[in-house]
Amino acid sequence: LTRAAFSQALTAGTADEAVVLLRRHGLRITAARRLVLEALYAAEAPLSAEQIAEGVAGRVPRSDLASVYRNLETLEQVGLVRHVHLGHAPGMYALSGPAREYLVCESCSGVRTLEAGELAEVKRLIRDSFGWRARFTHFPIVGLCPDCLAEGHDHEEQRPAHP
Amino acid sequence: LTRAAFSQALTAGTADEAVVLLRRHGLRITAARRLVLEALYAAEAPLSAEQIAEGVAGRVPRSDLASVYRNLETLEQVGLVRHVHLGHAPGMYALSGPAREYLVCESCSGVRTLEAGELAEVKRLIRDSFGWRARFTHFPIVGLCPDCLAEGHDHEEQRPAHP
DNA sequence: TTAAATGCAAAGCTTTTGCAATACT
DNA sequence: AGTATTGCAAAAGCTTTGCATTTAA
Repeated sequence: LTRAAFSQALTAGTADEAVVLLRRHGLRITAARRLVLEALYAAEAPLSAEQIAEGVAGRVPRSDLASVYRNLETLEQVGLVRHVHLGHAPGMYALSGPAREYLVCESCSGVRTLEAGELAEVKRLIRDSFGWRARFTHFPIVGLCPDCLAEGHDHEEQRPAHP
Repeated sequence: LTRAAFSQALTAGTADEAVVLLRRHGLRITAARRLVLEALYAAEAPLSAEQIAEGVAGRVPRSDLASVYRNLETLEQVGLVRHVHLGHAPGMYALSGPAREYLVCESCSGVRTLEAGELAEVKRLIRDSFGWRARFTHFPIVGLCPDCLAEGHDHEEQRPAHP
């Protein structure tokens, strides 16, 4: 499991503001770095490293995948980027901003994004019941979405079975 | 995300009972299959495919990893086996039995296993709040365990930050 | 006998690493 | 100038697949 240090979440409204932040950390502003940032600023949803490398919608010049991964790691250490694992898909990266949490459907793979606070009650209940502080920013809540539930994509969880 | 069909959970007290079940499904009883079953029956906690292939504690003759994966898939289709993804670790396999759910600590990687029903309230709250039926059998709840919380392995989630 | 399952090797997919060349500061 | 960063290539880690051979039924 991830042992990476958790860094402070940072918000930079524009890629230019992000540049200031990077310099403050003694990091250089390179073309590859800019590409990653621009892809993330342009994105509406979290992107995979490969999507970033290819450039959003093929607009921007594509860049090296290894460098993208290295830059994502750097940006995450600085606190500008976060990634989430939505099921078996590759890791998805987004600007930190306000911490979002996720519900993922294991039948249709649909994702519901929740804003900070929407899971407060659920997390409080988990905290009170088990003493754990859950967070669903890095690994989501997995289950069945309302649509798939309605379509009867039911599973065994409800009725313990015997052979 | 997993699109595999969900199969009924089955319980077979012994490897011999499992054999009956397999035959009922028209499956053959082979040496490789037996090894997988015996490893799982002997295990106290979920095992990775590699651990199964190597034989628990090196006791049993080791077998081919590809066959182990194929057999695990087969056994899962029959409903005798389940697997769970505990963070970034390889998938972990166990006999179905009563559905267990998991809490995983992202600081110390510790796992707390919950018996069926212990998360009922949490799941009901999620159901009522969002309409989703969560289950934490295949993907766990990830967060910080009480120990790591006490040691102050805190992270940003609690204090929204500004640059 | 014959179809299912195995073992081995090879490939797939995501991510990481080594290293000489490049380019930011 | 000096070093952080890049690009490329190669490898690592987990899992799947192809195929000729074995084996359970």
